[in-house]
Amino acid sequence: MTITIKDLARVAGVSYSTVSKALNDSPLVKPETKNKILKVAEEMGYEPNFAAQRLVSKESKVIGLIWPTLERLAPSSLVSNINEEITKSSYSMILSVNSIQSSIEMFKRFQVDGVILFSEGESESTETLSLPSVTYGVGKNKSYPVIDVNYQAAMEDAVNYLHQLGHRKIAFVGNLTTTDERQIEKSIGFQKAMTKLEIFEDGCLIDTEGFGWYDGYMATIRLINSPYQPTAIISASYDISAGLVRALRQENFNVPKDVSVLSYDNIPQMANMEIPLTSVGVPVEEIAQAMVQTLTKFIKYPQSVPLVQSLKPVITERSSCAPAEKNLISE
Amino acid sequence: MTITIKDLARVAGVSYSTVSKALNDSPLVKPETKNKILKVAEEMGYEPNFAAQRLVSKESKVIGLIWPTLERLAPSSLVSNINEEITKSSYSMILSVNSIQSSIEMFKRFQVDGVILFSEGESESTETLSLPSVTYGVGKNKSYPVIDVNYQAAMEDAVNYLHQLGHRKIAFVGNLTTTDERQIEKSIGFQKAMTKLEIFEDGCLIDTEGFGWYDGYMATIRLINSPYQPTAIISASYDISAGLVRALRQENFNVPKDVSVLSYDNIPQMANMEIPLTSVGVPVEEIAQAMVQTLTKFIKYPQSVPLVQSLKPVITERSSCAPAEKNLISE
DNA sequence: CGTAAAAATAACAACGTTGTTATTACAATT
DNA sequence: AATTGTAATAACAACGTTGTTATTTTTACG
Repeated sequence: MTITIKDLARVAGVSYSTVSKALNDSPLVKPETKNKILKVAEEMGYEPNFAAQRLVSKESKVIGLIWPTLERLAPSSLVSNINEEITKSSYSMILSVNSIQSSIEMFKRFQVDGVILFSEGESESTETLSLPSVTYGVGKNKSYPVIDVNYQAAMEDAVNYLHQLGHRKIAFVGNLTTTDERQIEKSIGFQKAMTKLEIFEDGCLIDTEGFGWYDGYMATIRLINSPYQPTAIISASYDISAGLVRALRQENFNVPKDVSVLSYDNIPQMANMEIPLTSVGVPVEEIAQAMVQTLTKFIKYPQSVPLVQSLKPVITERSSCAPAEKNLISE
Repeated sequence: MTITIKDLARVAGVSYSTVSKALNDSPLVKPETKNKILKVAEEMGYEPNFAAQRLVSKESKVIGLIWPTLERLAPSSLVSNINEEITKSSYSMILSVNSIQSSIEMFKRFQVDGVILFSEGESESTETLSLPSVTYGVGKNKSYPVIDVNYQAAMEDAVNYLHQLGHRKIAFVGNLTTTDERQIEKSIGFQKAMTKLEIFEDGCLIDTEGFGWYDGYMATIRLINSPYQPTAIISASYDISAGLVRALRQENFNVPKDVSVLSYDNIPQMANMEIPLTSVGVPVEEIAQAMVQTLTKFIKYPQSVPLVQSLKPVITERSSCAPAEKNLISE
């Protein structure tokens, strides 16, 4: 009951192969007939049959995104951005929330042109994916391109930034007990920078033991009751910061007067928090753009794309950090 | 370079039509040849070409889920459950985060068998969707099946439950200034029940003006500082409850000793909160199951499915509600 | 005008399946 | 042994496109 190019051919009075060419804007068909056919197609509400197209040609103009763990805000913000970027590149995006394995299987059936891997940490296997892919995070041990967001550098920048503001007692609140390499990199970066500046002390690392805002809240309460009294705190993620800020408020610490706070995850939502948080990290828009540009290039010219591409983290100043002189926590 | 049924036919020494039948487990082919073919297919790693299958037959065994707003936890919990349920029914699920309009367009190209609409509130148009669809929420003004989760009844149950525990001063914390019919229904249900019991008072409705946990937090602070001092609070969603509990804790209210709390959204995650929350609503698993069963039935027999299907909310008791006698907020 | 070259269109063979129809092989019946 | 019936397999026409090749129509030029 649906309309095919043969139907168009019949009413336009040409052969169906001419219709095909006209619709694909081939130079082999006379402009006037092309227009006539286009008009007919429009009038009849023609829609090309995707399966038939797929059967003869290789490109599907669809990119699959694998996201097994629907969870926190920062990732979902990145997904939205990627979706926009993909649309801009005249691709479509479909999302699978299944395991990598079965997602790939399905995507192969759909003949997607490429895959964006969004596996949140844990045991991301090193195996090859048999479909053009990109992921982001830490650039090592992968057989496909990775957008490296340089967690270590981000954390070092954060520490140095606070150090320049005069802070000497800086705490890190993040997930320390995890196998997620992204989290590990963050704390390593922090430690390196602190050690270099010779201000690393016992007790400056606080383990949230999780990713949720409540984990951040609890960790902060523990920090406040600990002997280590920082003048500035670096948080490992948006969600943790949410709990962190809540805990500080509750315990009557003014941000940034009493404590400065600097959060990882450079997403616009940071501005909407209780206190607009100064944050560090590669801006999501930039990560999204790098990921889809890399992927589309990789799809066309697999050789032209480097396996690891490092992005530079930046600090976006808002209003949660202040110079240190006036804000010694214990006075 | 990929393997087709013709390749299998060649090495199995039969015609390709026989291979097709064998692979589809047709009774028209002798068991032994069938086995032989199956073995060859296995050995050669044959994978059917989806596009070709789509081209000849109508079923795709794929269901599309439209979810334009990646956001809060309760919905994502439902999405996960739906995905499981779909897999169980031997379908696959793909997700689009685009507008309804363009999602439908894409799904049509993929020839999905059905669509699950997950449009979070606002201006959900009444138009027909041109593809078998289901949604959930409030069952009216829709031209396709709706799983009605009966927000009003849920809220009435909640009020009555607390009333039976002896509570007379009950507050509702939820989003009052919205066009989302789901939210509206919740507050209507609450008001109805309160009025019926003749315990409705001015000030028992607190507007969060939003959906996030922080909105819940702020609203609760306002409530605590208001003249209306409830012995029990009903929250409109998981995220709001998160902020609610936080605020209570901060202001040194013990739950449930000082105040009872009952939350909408019957999801397992309620048990993982600071205080395991007693909650009301149709359990997500049940919603998920109803949605995909309704959809799959609708795909096969469009006439056999009622436009509105009401699910019964239940109260899942955890540890956030206690009898009222001992817990007058102002003593 | 006639003819060659160029431009426009038509015809047709893929692509990898499924379902229908045609053919073959083999058994059962007389 | 000829006839009929049935089980098994083969052949083939779709499905709706795209790209290649063949044919027709138009244009250009001597």
